[in-house]
Amino acid sequence: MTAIKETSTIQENKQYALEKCPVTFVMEKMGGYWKPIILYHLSTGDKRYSELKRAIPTVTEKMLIQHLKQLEADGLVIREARPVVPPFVTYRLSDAGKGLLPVIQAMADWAFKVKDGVYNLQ
Amino acid sequence: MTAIKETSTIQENKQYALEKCPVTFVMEKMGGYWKPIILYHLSTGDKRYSELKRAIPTVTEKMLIQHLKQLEADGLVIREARPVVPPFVTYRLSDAGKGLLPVIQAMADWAFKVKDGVYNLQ
DNA sequence: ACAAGTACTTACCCTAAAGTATGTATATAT
DNA sequence: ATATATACATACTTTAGGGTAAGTACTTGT
Repeated sequence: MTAIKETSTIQENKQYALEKCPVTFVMEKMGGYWKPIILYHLSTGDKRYSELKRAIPTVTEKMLIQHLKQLEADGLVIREARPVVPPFVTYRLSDAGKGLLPVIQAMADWAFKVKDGVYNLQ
Repeated sequence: MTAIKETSTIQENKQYALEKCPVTFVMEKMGGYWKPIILYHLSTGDKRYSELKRAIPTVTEKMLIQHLKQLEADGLVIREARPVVPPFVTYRLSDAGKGLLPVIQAMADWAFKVKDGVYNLQ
């Protein structure tokens, strides 16, 4: 998407993380500001591009497709385009993407516990 | 830690996310490149600062304490300093931090499934 | 004729996060 | 006297990610 300077330390670190830390491996797939939100919205079923756009009103179109493309490239979502005009494109979770739902769920559980005062974060 | 420009759009978005999306709320606590790795290492028990440093050889000291301070400020880890010299400082997960372990675990499970070929990401 | 809706693309800018390098204080070991 | 270990701090630079704004192509509705 954006050109990557192969020599940068952060890229080397990403290599390290991929081999050494499973958690960071996941963060690389679902990290990025909007990705978890997108996955969350796709967890309830297929969505058209425009449906996602309306469901997440504060995301810009650039960010939305950029992340959708990345998620697709990472094999987490499947893009289906019907050859009609105006375009009709739906996105849905792949099996791998569905496999991330327990992660999403565990996150949501924690967040709700925080809101319910089960944990106090100060 | 770093001064924040209150008017920036990303800050408005963070507000939005906090109220609207539990998943993003979590990502703000444990997002950041090294945080999940640190939590992962603390999940097996208390660690001294220097132990963490050795356990995660590619992290710079600046990043390590910066994230430890943030995790502490967010109420996820507890810092304990014994008044001796040379310093003896241990970090451990708080209850809230321990509450994130299912998230970490779900992530690790997914990563291992990917490695075992349960999902194919291409 | 013109606006609106579809799903994007692209050029440019700005900032937050990460990295580099160096410094601090105190005590023990050599 | 010097080095090492502890746990940081801080000034400066780089980079990756996100944001802004505009444009594309094609069709239906008014």
